[in-house]
Amino acid sequence: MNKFLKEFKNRGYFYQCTSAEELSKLLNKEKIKAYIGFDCTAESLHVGSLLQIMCLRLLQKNGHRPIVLIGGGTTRIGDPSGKDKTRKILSENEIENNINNIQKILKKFLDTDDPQTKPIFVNNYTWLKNLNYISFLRDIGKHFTINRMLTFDSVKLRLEREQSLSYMEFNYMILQAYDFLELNKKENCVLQIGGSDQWGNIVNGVELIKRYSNEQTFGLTTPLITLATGAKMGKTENGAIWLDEKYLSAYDYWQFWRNIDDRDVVKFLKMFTDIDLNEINNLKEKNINELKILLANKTTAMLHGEGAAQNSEQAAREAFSGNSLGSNLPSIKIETKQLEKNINIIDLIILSKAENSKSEIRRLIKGKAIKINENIISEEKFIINLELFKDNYLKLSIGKKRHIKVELI
RNA sequence: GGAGGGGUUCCAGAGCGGUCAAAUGGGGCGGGCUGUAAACCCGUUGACUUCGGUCUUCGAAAGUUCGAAUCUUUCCCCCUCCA
Repeated sequence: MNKFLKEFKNRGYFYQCTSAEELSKLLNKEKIKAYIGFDCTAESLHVGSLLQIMCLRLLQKNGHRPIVLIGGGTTRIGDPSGKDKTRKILSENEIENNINNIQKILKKFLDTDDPQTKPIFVNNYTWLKNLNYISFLRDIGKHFTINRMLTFDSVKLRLEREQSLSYMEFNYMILQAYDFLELNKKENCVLQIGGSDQWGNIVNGVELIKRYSNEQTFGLTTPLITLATGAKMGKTENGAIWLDEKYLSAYDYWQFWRNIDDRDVVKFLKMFTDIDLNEINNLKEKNINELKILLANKTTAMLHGEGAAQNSEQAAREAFSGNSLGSNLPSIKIETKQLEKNINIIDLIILSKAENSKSEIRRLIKGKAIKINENIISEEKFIINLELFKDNYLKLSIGKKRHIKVELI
């Protein structure tokens, strides 16, 4: 089997392929262009998209050229796959803004220098906006039968549950198929990769190209990743694990990986790092916590840079190993004159923005969760005074995992 | 269009005139154990509080009542069955 496909499988990216053998032959013969679509309903991507990003990197590593399609046009429609309800329609400005941000994030992960493999960014709005309805129906629409479209899960589910599916959304799959056709014509793109929920849409594209221009193209999907606990990857109670520092700091990103369930660690090392697979197999024997740190370092470095990864590791060591006050911990500043107003522990935590409910803070105090400089604070009205600051710093801990450096200025 | 059932706190789901900020389970948070893991055990889970209480919540609005998540009216939404 082709080297790219082999690694694709061994790393756990593989779910389905329209024709793995044929694709393997093609990949052995030539360097191809492959595309993945990203929707731009949000301003940032989260780890739920990370697997697709890793696929792009793997393409590059093997000398193939990825095309990143940003769904500026289709976002204006809304993909009904996996959705019960019609999505909120975004304004033009929001979409523009989202596209720019998403591109910025993707560029962090991809090699943008190598002329052979550097990603091609396209926005499907550039071609979708100019479609002429009549000619589109005649050229493209004739290749789709309603009979078949009704059998796709995305449509079927909505109909079965008697949830309304607008004609607009019903057209989504045709537009996505058309995207593939367009990229095939313009860029000679022959492969679309996507999550397993995109299978139907992808197959539609492959079939459309077959009928329209009698060319063979391929579809490849990745599995839906679930955590050992059964939860979907990427969402936590505190919100999504964003890839944009604006929404989630490098430290918190590092912590996310550091706290991965034991059972998922090796799997994620394969999926989300570039570490050689043989090496990972040798690593398996290593201490699980070392592996988690390795995972956190590699993933954080890939997104936020080597320095950020090391800082995060350092901050974590300091935060979790007792009383030393790490220079890399998340921090807040407080003015000396604020202290003169007899700020108590509750006020301090509110100021730190770590919690925004005083009742919740009271509960935490009752539960022995609040510490200053490693000493449990059990009194709600505990006043923050100057003596608590060592060299103008104080360490505030909320539970075992959240540590904040409070700096006096 | 006809007949029923329903909308409850993050989710599921009890409650059906006062003892209801609302059972129970899940999830979350905190504590214990440990390894910043899992499993398990314990506590907690609307907001504010001078810790006495106060305020806001049970689809929306109006009403009955000393008192409503619970009763009445209108409206909105969802589900099941029949056409």
